Amino acid sequence: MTLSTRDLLPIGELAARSGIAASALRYYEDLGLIHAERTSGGQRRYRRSTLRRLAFIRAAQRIGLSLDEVGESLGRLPVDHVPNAAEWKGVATSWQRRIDQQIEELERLKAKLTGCVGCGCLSLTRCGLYNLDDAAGAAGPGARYLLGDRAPAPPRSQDPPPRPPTY
Amino acid sequence: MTLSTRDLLPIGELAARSGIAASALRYYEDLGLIHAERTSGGQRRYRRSTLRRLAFIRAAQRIGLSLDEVGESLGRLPVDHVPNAAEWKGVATSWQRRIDQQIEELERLKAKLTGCVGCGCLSLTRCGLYNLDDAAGAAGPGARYLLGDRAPAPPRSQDPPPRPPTY
DNA sequence: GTGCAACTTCAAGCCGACTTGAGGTCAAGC
DNA sequence: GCTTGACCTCAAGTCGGCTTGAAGTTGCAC
Repeated sequence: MTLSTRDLLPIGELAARSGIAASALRYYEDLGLIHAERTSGGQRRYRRSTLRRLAFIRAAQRIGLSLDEVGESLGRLPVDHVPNAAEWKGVATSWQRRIDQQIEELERLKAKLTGCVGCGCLSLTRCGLYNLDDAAGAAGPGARYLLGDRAPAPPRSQDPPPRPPTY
Repeated sequence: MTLSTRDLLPIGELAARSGIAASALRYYEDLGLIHAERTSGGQRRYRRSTLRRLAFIRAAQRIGLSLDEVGESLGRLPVDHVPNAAEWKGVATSWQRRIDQQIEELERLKAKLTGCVGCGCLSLTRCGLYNLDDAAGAAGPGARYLLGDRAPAPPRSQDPPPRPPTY
């Protein structure tokens, strides 16, 4: 494929058109996410298709992929032609799964929170908010034994009788 | 209020019971999120109620609050007594709003993605994925002008006629 | 009263995703 | 051919949320 000069964008123009800082574009290149031709003087010249690639990257980031993972996703798409339905579907459905998981986690949180609005107690033993350690615990550190008095190998016997707790 | 010795936990025990590393607990103290009494020798001793506070912190982080914001939320709760329904409700509903926004954003993404599975094109001019710059654009950098050929102050006239794009 | 684990502080390091700055080169318009 | 803005590389800095390490102290069991 021949490339007329108007198909090659200098970094500043790509930055303006994509809304992504030139420094970030160079960084993406270091990571191997995008690629640029070079002029004889060493300046970057980007194909227009890079804009599409950048859009893909931004979309992936929005879903919560790290740039590492974005690289993987990009690797699943063909290099030499626009992805066909089948190729694209693989990536898209894995993204969808990810989104669904995130939504699920948020719905769980929301449900517990709703329960708590009613109780107003923040009781360690009753409040669902302290029981967020669902097996399929999504991302994040995860509150593991936050039911204090029921921690593994509890040093002291029993939950003390409910007394007015303080903050 | 008198505190018997069994109500005061050393940092290691609080760490074990909360599942939060001792170093993180010290860090939270630096940020003013939690507080500890001190022994005559200077070691930290935590009230049991700190466990509840930590649970609150973890829950808030899961919703996506920064520790700064967690501090604000904590500031809206009473220091001297367990929050009553009204006090708790303020915090909880602001958290719920936040969750709802996140879910909405994800639903939008998902919808666009679903459209794309069908089209398999990743066309710059047609694909919804490149149009994620909804006004109420949630968190994240936000793909601003990713419709490359329609960037503000477009240097060159028109969208070129659709040619097979490459990756 | 002693031994040792658990604690203390303070400074520095780490991760991801970039940005900033210094010092120098390129390329396009006049 | 010269000017000037856009570009180059490389190193270091930033931010949030911690962790790690060094060097020293405390407190509980025996």
